[in-house]
Amino acid sequence: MLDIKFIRENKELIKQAAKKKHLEFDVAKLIEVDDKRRLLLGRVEEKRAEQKVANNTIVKASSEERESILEKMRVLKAALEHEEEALKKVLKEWQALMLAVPNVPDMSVPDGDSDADNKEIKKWGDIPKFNFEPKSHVDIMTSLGMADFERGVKVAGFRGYFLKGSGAMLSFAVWRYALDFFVSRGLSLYLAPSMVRREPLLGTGWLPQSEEDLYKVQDEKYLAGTAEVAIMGLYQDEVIPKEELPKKILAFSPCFRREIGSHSKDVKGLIRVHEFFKFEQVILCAASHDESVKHHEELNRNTEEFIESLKIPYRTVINCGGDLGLGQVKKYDIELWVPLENTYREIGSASYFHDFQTRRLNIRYKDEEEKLKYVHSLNNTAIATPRILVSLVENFQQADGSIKIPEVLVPYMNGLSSIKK
RNA sequence: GGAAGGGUGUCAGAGUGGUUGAAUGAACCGGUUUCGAAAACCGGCAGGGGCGAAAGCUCCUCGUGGGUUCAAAUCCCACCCCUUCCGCCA
Repeated sequence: MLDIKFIRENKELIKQAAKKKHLEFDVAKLIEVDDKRRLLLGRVEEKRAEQKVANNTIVKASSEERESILEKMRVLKAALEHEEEALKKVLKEWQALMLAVPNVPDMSVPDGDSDADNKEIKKWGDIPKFNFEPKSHVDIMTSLGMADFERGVKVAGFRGYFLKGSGAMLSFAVWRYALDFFVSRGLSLYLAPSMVRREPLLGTGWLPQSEEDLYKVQDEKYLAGTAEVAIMGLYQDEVIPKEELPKKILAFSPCFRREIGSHSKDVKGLIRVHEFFKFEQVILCAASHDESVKHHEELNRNTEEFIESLKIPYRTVINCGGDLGLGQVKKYDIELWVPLENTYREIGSASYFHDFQTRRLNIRYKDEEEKLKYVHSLNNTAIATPRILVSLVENFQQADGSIKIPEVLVPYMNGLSSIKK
């Protein structure tokens, strides 16, 4: 959400933002509705003020005066109710439009339509050359008894999977290593709820836009697709003491995504599943663009260095306008090399939002001048499992069918340095 | 799932239909006093919106949403949340 005043003063900017993000948004319509809203608000307020004055005289009035005032008030009330009804209707339309206003992308965001237009800004590591026929992670993990996809589908349906034996173990090793790695960088550890109410989803911008990609449970609750949602909800409606900023959080949670728009994509294996686990980094910082940029780079670097420590080849791209969400100002994707697909696949996204999310969630702090301001929010994947296993397994496969475990993970695998039959 | 109680400002806590956006404490900020501090005393202290160049005027907000009424923190209904007890459960 953006400030309506800002929108009114920067109509052209918003128009350009929508265009760059390839979103439909009618700024003129919003202004028109806002004009109506202001007009009606004025009228309603006028009548309410009148009513208040009368209320105060009624108390002191004699009984015959009182009767005549009451009569007038009844008329006023009818008129007021009429105006209020109209205002309520306009307000509803206004709110829906306000939720659809796109945030303004940063200057450095390239133009483009989809992820195909994302711009590579960094490449790290050597792509492995195999002197044998490399196998897919599905084949490797199945043959090494690390996963069971057939029974996964039998039990959980489409995109279902079991991790088992050394596959499950590897997953725990990655989690435990990630925990140590990111906590040592000053993030506070949280284990966050996945089942959340509507509010934090609206606040983070997942709703109303992505309703169909969320699983809904009873009682108006949803299964979140990321711990970002719960962590952003942590401080909803709170004023954070400024000395506590920036807040840096590492949160673990199960994640659920319906992947409704990707039915035919990545149907095999661990790339795209409905149910996975993720460590997410979240930062809340003071309301300054420079602060946001600084922490955005930092968050991104954290994950890059984590991947580097695992020695998996990756590249970082800056997402183009068309690949940005409604609220995102700028986003980097880190993509890991997947040998069998002969390409890089996304493992995480680092985004910043300015006050887009915190305005919706009402998360504020008092600045140096004791003025209340909305904090800025950012997030980045720390590590998502089981997707990371795809690159881990395919890149480090050996001629004999075994997998070499990255050095940093060995201690977390009880000293096991390779997975064999 | 059943029963009871409760949700008021940063916090504690009054307030059961009429100048109550809200008594009183505490905290916090400023001042007086002091060599300095404590104590005491004096003053300030909710957020958001609209109009306005500003001063200011005005509206909304006592968990949320509806309703009754000329008038709601106060009455009615629904929902959310908290506490205690019972049941169930890991």
